[in-house]
Amino acid sequence: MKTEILEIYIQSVLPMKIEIAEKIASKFDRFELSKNEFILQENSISEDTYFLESGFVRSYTFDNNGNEVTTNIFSAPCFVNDFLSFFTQKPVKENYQTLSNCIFWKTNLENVQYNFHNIPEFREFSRLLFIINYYKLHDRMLEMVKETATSRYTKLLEKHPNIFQNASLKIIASYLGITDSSLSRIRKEISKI
Amino acid sequence: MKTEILEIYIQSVLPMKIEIAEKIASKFDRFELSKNEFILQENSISEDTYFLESGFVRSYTFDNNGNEVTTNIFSAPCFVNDFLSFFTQKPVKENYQTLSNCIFWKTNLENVQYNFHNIPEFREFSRLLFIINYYKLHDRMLEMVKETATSRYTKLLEKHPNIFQNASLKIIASYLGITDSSLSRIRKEISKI
DNA sequence: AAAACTTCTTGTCATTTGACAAGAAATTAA
DNA sequence: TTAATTTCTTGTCAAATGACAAGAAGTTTT
Repeated sequence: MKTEILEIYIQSVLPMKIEIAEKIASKFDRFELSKNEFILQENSISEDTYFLESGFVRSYTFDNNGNEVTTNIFSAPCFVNDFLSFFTQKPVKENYQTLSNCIFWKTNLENVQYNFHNIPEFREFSRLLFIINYYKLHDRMLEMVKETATSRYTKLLEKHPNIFQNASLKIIASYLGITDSSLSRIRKEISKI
Repeated sequence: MKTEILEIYIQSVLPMKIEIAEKIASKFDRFELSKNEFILQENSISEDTYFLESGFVRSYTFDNNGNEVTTNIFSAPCFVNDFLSFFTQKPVKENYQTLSNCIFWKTNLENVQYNFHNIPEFREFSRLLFIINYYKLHDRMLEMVKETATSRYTKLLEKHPNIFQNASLKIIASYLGITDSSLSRIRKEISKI
């Protein structure tokens, strides 16, 4: 199975010699999951780091009333990681579940550590990947503070329309920080225009 | 001027040989700012990375109505960084302002790059620092989604009571994602109990 | 096809929060 | 000390959102 898409993704984060991207990608193993399966569950420890080649994944936890709260929605191609658990080997606090059939590539901490300390390009790549993820989260947090629920919804619709084919409105509502009935009303309002 | 506090902080993130922590710290230069000065302003480029030895700093931007929104409050000892700008040399999107007199230590990208590629402990340290910051942000975002404004307020009061001596309620309100009048009402409610 | 289940929408009402304005309290400047 | 400025509180009213329940629409199972 070819690691081509992974290599292209690596190059899109940090351009480097093809041979190096190939070397990094060569340590990854391919696997598939069908819809509604888990890659990581609460309280387990993340043994691997995952690249999502195709499909959709979400992470979720529970609020104080036991309702699911979707914390992130991943749309391929991207890395799906629980950084804290993977690098510190502490338990995962969320559940990572596929929203569709998915193709993944995984590699373990040993491989990552070897590359991190032996391939300068990989170090730079990892750092950039962190930064990208950090700023996605930062933007999302800012959106929660600055924007109305309506504007958060329309922005998601613009940026990731394909998510709506794979996640229920309940999941999307909890990702936006509102209830499903509020989202339903917002959609009704918008459709009037 | 002694880098002792910086060394202790580095060791608290990742324990390492004293000589290595000293070597890392030796590349930092001390400076002071008084209250209400800026370390980074919108649209500038972050030339340095900063360690806050004592004092309080906040970062802020503006919402669609031109109101200040406090995005983060930093309480020494900690690093104060705009990762995106510092590592990619793109413009800063927020303002970083002191809330009190502060003692900082700074070092530039060249030094960081040298250490990152030549001191394995520094690489591990940087990665952990990223992870810590990522999860602080993650927790804050989750709080915005899961908790009520009242509970966000009481949690901040418990965790960082000293922030209240250095930031106005307007600043704290915008950090909590509410208006200052709402915060005032929440405080009134709580004081009744 | 019928039954069971899930998802989505809608109604009602309560609660939270915001917008705006006025005044009190505290801080800073003259 | 007085004046000016900023910060904080409070009142009023409107808007956004949640909680809960019922029903419609769509899917899956039998």
